[in-house]
Amino acid sequence: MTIKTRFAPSPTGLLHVGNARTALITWLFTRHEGGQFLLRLDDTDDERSEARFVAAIHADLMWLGLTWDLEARQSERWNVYEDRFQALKREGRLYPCYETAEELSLRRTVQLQQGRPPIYDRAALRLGEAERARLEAEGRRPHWRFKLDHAPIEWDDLVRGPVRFDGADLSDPVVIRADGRPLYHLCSVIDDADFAITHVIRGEDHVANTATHVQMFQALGEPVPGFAHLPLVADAEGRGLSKRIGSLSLESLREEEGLEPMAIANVLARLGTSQPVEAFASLAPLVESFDFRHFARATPKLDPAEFNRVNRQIVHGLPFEAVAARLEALGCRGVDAAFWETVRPNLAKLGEAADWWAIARGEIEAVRDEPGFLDEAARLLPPEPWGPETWKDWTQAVKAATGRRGRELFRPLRLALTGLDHGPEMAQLLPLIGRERALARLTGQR
RNA sequence: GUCCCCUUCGUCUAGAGGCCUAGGACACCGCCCUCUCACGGCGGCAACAGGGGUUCGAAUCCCCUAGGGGACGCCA
Repeated sequence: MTIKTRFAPSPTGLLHVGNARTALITWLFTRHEGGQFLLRLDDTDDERSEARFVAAIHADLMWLGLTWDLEARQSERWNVYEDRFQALKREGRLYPCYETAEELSLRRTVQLQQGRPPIYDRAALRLGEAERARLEAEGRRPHWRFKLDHAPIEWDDLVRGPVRFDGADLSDPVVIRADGRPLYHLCSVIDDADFAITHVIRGEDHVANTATHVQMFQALGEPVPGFAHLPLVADAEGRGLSKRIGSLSLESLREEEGLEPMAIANVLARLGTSQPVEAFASLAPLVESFDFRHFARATPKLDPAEFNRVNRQIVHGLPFEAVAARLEALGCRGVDAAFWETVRPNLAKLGEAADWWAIARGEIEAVRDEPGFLDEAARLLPPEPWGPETWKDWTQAVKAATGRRGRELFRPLRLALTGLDHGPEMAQLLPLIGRERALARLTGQR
């Protein structure tokens, strides 16, 4: 059987790492199984959904490399839902309710105060024909609930194993608003059935929803798909991550943090699994090694520093062809492979290459702690052309002339030439700087 | 409040009664390499939430306690 999955974000905000993780894991599973991946935009809430977020979701997924085979939008499928709703109404699976949102809210508060679960009491089911007519006459329009069977609901979750709920512990979900707009739950189930989704993969905040969805599939006479509920990711303090999405949106990770997409993917794919976080250069090894059996049921903590650590490794493996255009965009005009190869091992983020570009080709603040020594070193600077041996030849000469060696010899030179006490191999860096700049920096004549 | 889930090294986890003096990865510390930083190589530190049971034997099974997460919307 070929599988079919979906990622169903609602375009009401930017994708954050929690969303991205669900998307990534769904995608990895799908590609591992050779199945189809549907991007479904759950935009039934037209008041909160925005076109710019649709565009952002597209951009984020493409950035991560998560290609989708087809795309759908709930807002374009109203007719499909309407037909199914009518059928369920005829069968009595959907029933009209006339309480206002305020009344329901108050009722929940009272239930809570009495120590009872805030479950809908089905008062609307006891309404007589006359009472309904009276409410309608008052101008009240009904919202509709899905009537749950008060029976055990079970499924075998790909992550959690056997899951069991009782319909009696759950509230009949509202599926159509009083204004006629359909709500998430039933639409999602109808879509999953319509698109023949075989596996629904989402966060564990949906487990209770899934119990009601299982009954919806059954009420529709549709096969129930498989489910996988991933533990939610927590921050370093163990608090829910999705609550503080702002700083951890994919967009900010990309635009502000300057992280590589594979740094994100490598971390999110392995977090909470028994497999180690590795710095793969592409998604392929993650696809290859994907297996739901590696996932634990506990809530993993995500330390954002993990992204930086993996990012460093990713950057160190990036070939020049992959970054040339980005380096140009960073201001490295006329950048070549030699520069990249020299500087790459010292970068934690690609953006830092611009700083080294300034050192190699631009102007910097040289550090001249020991002018006398540096002036002498400057006099010994060999004539161009310079190559890989120049640094060695020159420092040998300086060593012979001054008697300095080791740190005493090299540190002042590095400081004067780069302005920093750390960095790439000077043997490679020096030819990039060139004689003119080197001379100026050593003598302090910029 | 009710329901569901979770609790093993700093972190992610392996572990489904004896294979565990609890394994791996990352982090950290040390040594080596080295002009610096990074990389790499070698080595080290470090955990079964607590308490009761069951059993010849428990990280593994049962119960209780504590802590954490999630759900309980005319949001998704």
